[in-house]
Amino acid sequence: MEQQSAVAALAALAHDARLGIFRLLVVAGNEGLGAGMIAERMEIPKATLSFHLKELNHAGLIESTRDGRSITYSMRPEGIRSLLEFLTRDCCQGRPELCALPTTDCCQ
Amino acid sequence: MEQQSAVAALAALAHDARLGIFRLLVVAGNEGLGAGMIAERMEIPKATLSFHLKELNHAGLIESTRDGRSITYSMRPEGIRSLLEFLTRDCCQGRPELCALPTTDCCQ
DNA sequence: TCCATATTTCCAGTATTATCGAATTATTGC
DNA sequence: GCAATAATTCGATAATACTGGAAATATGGA
Repeated sequence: MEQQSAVAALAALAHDARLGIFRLLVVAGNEGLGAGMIAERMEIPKATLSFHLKELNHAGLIESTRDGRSITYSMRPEGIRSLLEFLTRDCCQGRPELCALPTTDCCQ
Repeated sequence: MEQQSAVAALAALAHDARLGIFRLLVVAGNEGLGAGMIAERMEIPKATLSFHLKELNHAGLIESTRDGRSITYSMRPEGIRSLLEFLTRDCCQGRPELCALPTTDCCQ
């Protein structure tokens, strides 16, 4: 991942509502969630939600599929993974000890 | 790390100049770098640099120590580590497979 | 003390981002 | 085609962030 894409992804997550939406979609998993349901759970107006969803989408962190009348959003694993890779790689340059992240603990 | 702190850290890194500064400090390691040297390497005016350094500092990603006439900045390992932990933990909720980050590859 | 150096703070101008009601587009069922 | 439902785009306003020259602050040495 290039620095430019990393900045875009970081900016997309650097907002309370958007980070909340993203976390909601992580929990939702492959099923994803309809835009209406997200608006309801997050308690934000639909126009505002659309704005934030577009940001996350442009940054490659989520994706959407039309599902009849509604549109289902779900996280895009590759998006967050490449951001984490970028940050971790950066972190390692010259200071390998910083890479000792509890990724394994986290997954057991 | 709370969501609020995560948003602050993400926002701090979500800027081309600041991400560049942070990466510079990661490479610089424990020695750190003087503000003047950072300004020179990044080719940005000192007033602008101060602004960005303050942002990174407030987010807990870097720290400073006065060193005679100059001020030395260095990365704050705990800052980036706790951000990565937050993101990784989030990522694991319901989807453990996403945690398979190349942290070990990265460090060998 | 006075000067030179290093950096920050002030401040005003500019630019970008966020908010959300109203209008618009897309889809389904009758 | 028409009405109902779901979501997006438009557009105007508000809020926040960025930029950098000029002034202020801190330090060390003569």
